[in-house]
Amino acid sequence: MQPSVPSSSPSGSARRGLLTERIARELEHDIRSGEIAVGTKLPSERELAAQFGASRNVVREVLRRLEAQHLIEVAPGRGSFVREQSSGQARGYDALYRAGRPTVRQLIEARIPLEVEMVRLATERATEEDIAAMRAARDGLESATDVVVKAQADMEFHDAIAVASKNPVLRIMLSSIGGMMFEMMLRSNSDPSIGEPGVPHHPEIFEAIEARDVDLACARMREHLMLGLRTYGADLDVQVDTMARNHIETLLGQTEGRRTSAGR
Amino acid sequence: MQPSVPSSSPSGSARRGLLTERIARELEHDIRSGEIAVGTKLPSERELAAQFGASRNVVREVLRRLEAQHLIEVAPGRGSFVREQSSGQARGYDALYRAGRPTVRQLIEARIPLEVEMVRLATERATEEDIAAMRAARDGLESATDVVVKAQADMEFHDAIAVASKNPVLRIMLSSIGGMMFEMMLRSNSDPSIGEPGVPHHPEIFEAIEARDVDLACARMREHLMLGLRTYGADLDVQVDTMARNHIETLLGQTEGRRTSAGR
DNA sequence: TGGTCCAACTGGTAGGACCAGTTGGTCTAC
DNA sequence: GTAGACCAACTGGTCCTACCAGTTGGACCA
Repeated sequence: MQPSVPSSSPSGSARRGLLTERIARELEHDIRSGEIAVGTKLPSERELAAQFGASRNVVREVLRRLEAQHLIEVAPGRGSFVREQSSGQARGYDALYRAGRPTVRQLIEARIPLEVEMVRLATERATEEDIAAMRAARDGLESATDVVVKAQADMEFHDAIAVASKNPVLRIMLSSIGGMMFEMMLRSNSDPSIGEPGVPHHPEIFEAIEARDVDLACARMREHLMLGLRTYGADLDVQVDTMARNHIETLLGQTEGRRTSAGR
Repeated sequence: MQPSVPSSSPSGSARRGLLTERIARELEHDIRSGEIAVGTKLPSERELAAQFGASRNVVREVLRRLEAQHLIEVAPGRGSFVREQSSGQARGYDALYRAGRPTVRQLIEARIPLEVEMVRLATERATEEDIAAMRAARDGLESATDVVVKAQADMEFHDAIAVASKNPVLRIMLSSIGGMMFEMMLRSNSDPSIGEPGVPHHPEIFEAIEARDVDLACARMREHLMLGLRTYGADLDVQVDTMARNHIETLLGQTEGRRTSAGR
């Protein structure tokens, strides 16, 4: 028999590397949420280690991970810096993004044809594995409490559908707007009005896909996406990045606190 | 003043972390190329360290990086395993592109919902300027003789529609597959069978947009794109890049252009 | 045969040490 | 006074040793 990938026990990746995982998530959260501004120099490895009560080894591994995620940039002899990435790690489209400065309404408008088509194909073509991936992402969103984690799970669900569509081109297109989607989801997932009754969300969409009901899946995806048109209100015609920045400030305002500036 | 991100000298990230970088690249290559099969258990950290003549620290940082790239999975007490890539959601465009290797058929399949939506919006929203840009691109294609120039004009026409749609998100998505589209157009525009009678091309699409006939414009765009499904024949299920390479070689005549591939 | 148990192995974490760049301030020479 | 040399402090890169907690498989006993 062939060696099999560890079945990644349910608790597996959660329990694993407790310390490293925790610190990585914390830093990742602070960076993604904008709490640590772009361009800021992080404390030195030794300092971070002391701050988190961990060894320098652990901190270095965390930094390596963040670096692989393009969240930071590490310069020997100088330090680590938060990297620009909010909406673009892809190449050429940065300029486009900045030039266009899409609004929430435009993002929704563009996602509809793309994601409806994706879900159509996915409903026809999804394998058991694809279904499992979607289920996992759905559960991940349900059980998450942190906004960033929620947004990640949200992204994963939509990406899982892209994978299931068996069309890499669709997935590339989806990923090209991933940054914007993420920013939008940061807000969506902290908005109570998304609980609006009768609106189909991941579970309902997933259900339709699993039942292989193409029309239902498409309809639910469309409704799911259109919900934003009703709930975003005044933010609908605000640039996505602007809205994200404002929203993050609001979130931080509620939990305010530390914000340690490393003055020395 | 705000601290600025280090200007990341060209050689910067190349010179940095020589050892870690080297080992990471080597392992990454071996995994991506399939030299190390999926599911395989990597040697233990201590073993890898000895093998590469590096310390365990370095190896661990490399593994952390590969893990962040979803290339491997690390299980405490058991070891590290090469992870299935297709179903894993890798972030980043190249990973997507390389993993997916879209075919011509998939490219067409994905362009249809995107471009039909674009043309729908463009027909409703295009300004006089937008119309002028489209007209220019149409004329450019008509008058061009060189294949490359033709392909460029072709791209311009579709991009002009994207601009006219007044939705920068759609344009970003279009641009994210621009490379593939260009490769495909290199061939389309040197194929005599595109002259097939009754098939709407740029002039007909442009005409419908100018006449503000939404349904007609959508229908013509759809037909225009679907033409490829009939004319590409055997190439339909060939990877776009592969097809482009083959086709370009044909174009260049068989004598020349032995592309030097750096074997190591 | 079936279960227990232990030894070997694996990754996770700690903490120390040294090197080679980078940086900013001091001190010297002009 | 200023330009330049120079040095000390700091930063990341690498190595090493040690110990812990799971995992695994085989030896051993009931």
